[in-house]
Amino acid sequence: MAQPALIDDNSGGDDTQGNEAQGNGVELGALHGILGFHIRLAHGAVYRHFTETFADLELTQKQVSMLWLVGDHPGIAQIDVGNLLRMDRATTMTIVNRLQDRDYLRRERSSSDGRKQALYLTAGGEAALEQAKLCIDAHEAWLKSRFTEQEIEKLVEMLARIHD
Amino acid sequence: MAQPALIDDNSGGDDTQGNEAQGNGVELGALHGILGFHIRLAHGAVYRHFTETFADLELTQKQVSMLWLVGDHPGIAQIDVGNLLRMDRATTMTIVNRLQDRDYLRRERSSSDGRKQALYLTAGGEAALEQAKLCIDAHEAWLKSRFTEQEIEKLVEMLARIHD
DNA sequence: GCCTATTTGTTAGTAGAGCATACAATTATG
DNA sequence: CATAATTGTATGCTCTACTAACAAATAGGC
Repeated sequence: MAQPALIDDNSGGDDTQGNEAQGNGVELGALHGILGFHIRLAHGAVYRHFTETFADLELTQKQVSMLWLVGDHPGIAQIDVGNLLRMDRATTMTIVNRLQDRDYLRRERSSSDGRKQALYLTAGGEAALEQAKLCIDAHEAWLKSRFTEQEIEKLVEMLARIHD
Repeated sequence: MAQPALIDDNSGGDDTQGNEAQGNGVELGALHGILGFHIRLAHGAVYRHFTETFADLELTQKQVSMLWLVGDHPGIAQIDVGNLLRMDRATTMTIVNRLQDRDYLRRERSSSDGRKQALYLTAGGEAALEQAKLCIDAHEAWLKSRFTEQEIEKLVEMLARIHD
């Protein structure tokens, strides 16, 4: 069938969440007990579905997160965005650069601290963010569909214990 | 203090798990409710700690996972490793190539199916895997230290619901 | 058996994200 | 004021992941 890489194309219509590793009799073994391993696999699955969902908008996770943060905090400094998203300065640069090139974001020297770049959404950026939030809703619905409200709360709380 | 990027160097000795985003009065806001966002941040934190832990061995997550799988299943086909680790064929190739170049792994045409490459650990590969498992223990201990046994079980089960 | 489709491996090229390093400009500190 | 720290910037490297194209082997339909 020449599947397109790992993306679950779901073109069949009614197949049941076909994400399982088609173990050819081969199993994970002791690797199954490794928590970090499950986090990586879960992240990969989320990443792939995100990429699919945002294929039309051509936005990545980091780009959306950054648009979102700048939308919530106009004038936020580059360094603060980086800190909140756990990116170093160099990585933050590349994301801001891309969004600026696409005219979604603009930089402005901070008046209170000349070292900082204050970030603002352009009109295009606000429109893109609006679109993106709709996609996020769909993406999150897909992700959360397998959990109860309580489970989601517990899961978020546990994940926060890892990254906080 | 010129921190080395995002790695928590922990050279102070007794500082308390300094992973929090030093919010300059800036908060995540609605982004906090996004489950996918927490998965990404948690993955990032795990990834960074893993990289630190394996700096001496110079092994990545994928490389360790592959060594582990091949150790557990001598003669496993490349494609099956890829499926279990959710990598496409091209990505699997680069990982196998690197491990082969370092003489940790060897390829052998499968006798039962001429299309498949059966993978085996070399002596060096077995030694590396042994070392790696010690590092994994340390890494997992760091990760699991913030949870009870029951929480870990629940967390693994929930993460599996995402990637299975 | 034969023709065709599928599977598997391979190569080459692209892109995103992350990191280190070095430097400049600005601000903070003793 | 001199020095240190912070922030932004530029460059270069690595790892992961993907696409596309091709070759070899196998599987399936007739």
